[in-house]
Amino acid sequence: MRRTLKDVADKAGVSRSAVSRAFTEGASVSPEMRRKVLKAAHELGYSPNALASSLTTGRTKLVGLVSNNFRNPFFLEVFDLFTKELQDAGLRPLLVNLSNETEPQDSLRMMQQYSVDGVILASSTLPVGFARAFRDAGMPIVHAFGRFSGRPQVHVVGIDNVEAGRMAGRTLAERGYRKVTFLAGPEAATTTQDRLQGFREEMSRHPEIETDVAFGEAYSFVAGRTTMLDLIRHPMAEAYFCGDDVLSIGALSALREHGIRVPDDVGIIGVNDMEMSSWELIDLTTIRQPIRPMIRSAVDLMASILYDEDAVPEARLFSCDLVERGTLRPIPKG
Amino acid sequence: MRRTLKDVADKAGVSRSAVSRAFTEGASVSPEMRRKVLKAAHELGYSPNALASSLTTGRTKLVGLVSNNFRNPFFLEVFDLFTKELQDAGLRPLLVNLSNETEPQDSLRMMQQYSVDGVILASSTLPVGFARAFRDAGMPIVHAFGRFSGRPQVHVVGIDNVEAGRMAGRTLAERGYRKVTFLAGPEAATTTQDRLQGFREEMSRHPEIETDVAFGEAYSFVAGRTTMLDLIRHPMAEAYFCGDDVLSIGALSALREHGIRVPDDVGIIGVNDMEMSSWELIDLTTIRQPIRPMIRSAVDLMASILYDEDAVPEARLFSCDLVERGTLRPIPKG
DNA sequence: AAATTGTTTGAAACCGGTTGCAAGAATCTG
DNA sequence: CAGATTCTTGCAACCGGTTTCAAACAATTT
Repeated sequence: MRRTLKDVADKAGVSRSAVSRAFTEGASVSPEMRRKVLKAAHELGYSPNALASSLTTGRTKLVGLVSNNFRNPFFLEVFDLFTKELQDAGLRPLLVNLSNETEPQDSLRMMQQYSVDGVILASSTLPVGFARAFRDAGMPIVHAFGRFSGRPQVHVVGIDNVEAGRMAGRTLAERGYRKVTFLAGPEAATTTQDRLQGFREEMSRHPEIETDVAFGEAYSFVAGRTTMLDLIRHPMAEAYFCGDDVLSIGALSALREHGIRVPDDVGIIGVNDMEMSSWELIDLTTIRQPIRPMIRSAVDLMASILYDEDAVPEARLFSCDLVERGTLRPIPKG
Repeated sequence: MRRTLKDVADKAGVSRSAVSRAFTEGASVSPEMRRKVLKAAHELGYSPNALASSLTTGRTKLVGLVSNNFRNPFFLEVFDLFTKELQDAGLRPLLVNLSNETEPQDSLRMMQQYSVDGVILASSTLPVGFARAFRDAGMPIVHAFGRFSGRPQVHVVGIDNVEAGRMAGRTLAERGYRKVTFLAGPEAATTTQDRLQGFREEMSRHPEIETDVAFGEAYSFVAGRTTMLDLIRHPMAEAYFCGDDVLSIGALSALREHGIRVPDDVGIIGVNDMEMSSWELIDLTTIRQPIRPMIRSAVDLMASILYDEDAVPEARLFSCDLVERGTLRPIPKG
């Protein structure tokens, strides 16, 4: 049976309040009392019940980590960093796998039942409304990899996806590709929409370049592969901007299967720069999201809004950069 | 402000006990009372506070999901399945990232502070002692991908790694390889030890085959690659049995970098069969762990031992099978 | 009609902590 | 040294639920 505060109080011969205070930083206790209590607690192997105390304090230090990207290797890195950073900040991640579900109400209710202090939404595909449902219920929320907007509706940490689209377009244009296709993620995903917008903007500055779009079913290998297999049956573009790295790898796979050489016959550029993209077998040229600082920042932001009722929504944007590897041809001389 | 049981009781004009009972399956309440209460609750948007009730019931339905494998893509699939299955079983995963740490005490204490009902340890590298520390503290634990032993000390769900080692050896022998090396995971990992044992057992039946071992620093791409780069500088084997798929991919990468063709020049066989191994770019021959049924079984097992004090440790073993793809040469005719 | 049994309900105690309050002890002030 | 001030401590109420118990009531038996 686990020891309780009362056991410690009895053993140390003090009141229960005294024990409680001994474990509370900054509480009004004499050093002597604290020593006595901690000694007794140690001897009994007592540690306070965080959930019981949450009843009165109203804080659990539990944070919902909600995602629907459990098939994208990029998100393994995301989970690794989030769990580490949250732990370091004294918070505990309660993991929620959204898989197919896109109705926020059920998740919201579950989070409320477990009295999480806040929610981190780690998803690049869910609409803003999803995060907003949490905010509307008064739940502190940070949307990581969410959509940026001039007047953010919830706290967002991410990149400017429109700019990422522009960067992709610029990169392809610079290398002299004249016919390019955006092999995008799901049409409904905000990242898809934004990157498409940026890509088109940039392309409108190069009227000599023929531009097209195709949508994948998901950010997944299979989607990248099947979409590319489909594209192969039509007249091919010279280069493909893929919605993310895992789509790129699927596309690469389809191309190699058909003996189409990369980058000699067609070029590929992705987004994310997950660890795997640097593997020599893959060697993908891609637009890098700086996830370390992003995630650190998301956790900081969460920590700062947790107990601050009227924090005003803030967007923290990070800039991407191009990581040149072996799937695009070099910039032509002169 | 969140609604409480009292709000509902007031609104419905009944006692607090009545409200509590209305939300408890099988409690002694008249249908009429229940209807009245649920109606009031619905109107107020009330949902019970799971943590408050855990105080009296002693059950939180929280399950610690503890792992130190956050860099191995195989485990993304593992997390995906575990979170889904746990959710379906009405349990909530509290994720713990062990990263470097290997002392169970801190994690144990954290789990106790949050009153988790049980712990699932998802790791193929931690020693049995780690799981035992939880058991000794009276914490229900299931070690997934843990070490099998004739008399299990904690509940284990896994494969027979000795048999997997034998299977690898047999597979290589059948294909006529005469010089083989086990490119293993970390020397201290139980999986390494067991697979090595099985591999050696099988090889002792083929004295004509020359056998060797090398250890990687981790189950990771980088470890596979650097270990293989090192092996390349010495006289090479004809085939390599790699400790897992991600090691295999690292090894493949090193080989291709050096223009060594697979399977023409050397063969590679891995363990796990993660999704990625079937990608055409990789096309890895490997020994498949049936993780879907394994994880389902682990969650069932957890559910069954959660509230059963004296469940006796049980090992649930699953059998592996060979998935033939393109990194081993075929069985010679005749 | 009385006695027995079963069902439904509310009061009150409890789960393991925290905290406002007041009283007592210790320290400071002039 | 008396009086004012600050620290320290225990009591008791409370957080949001559950559960034991006994009372009230209904249904059944004799």
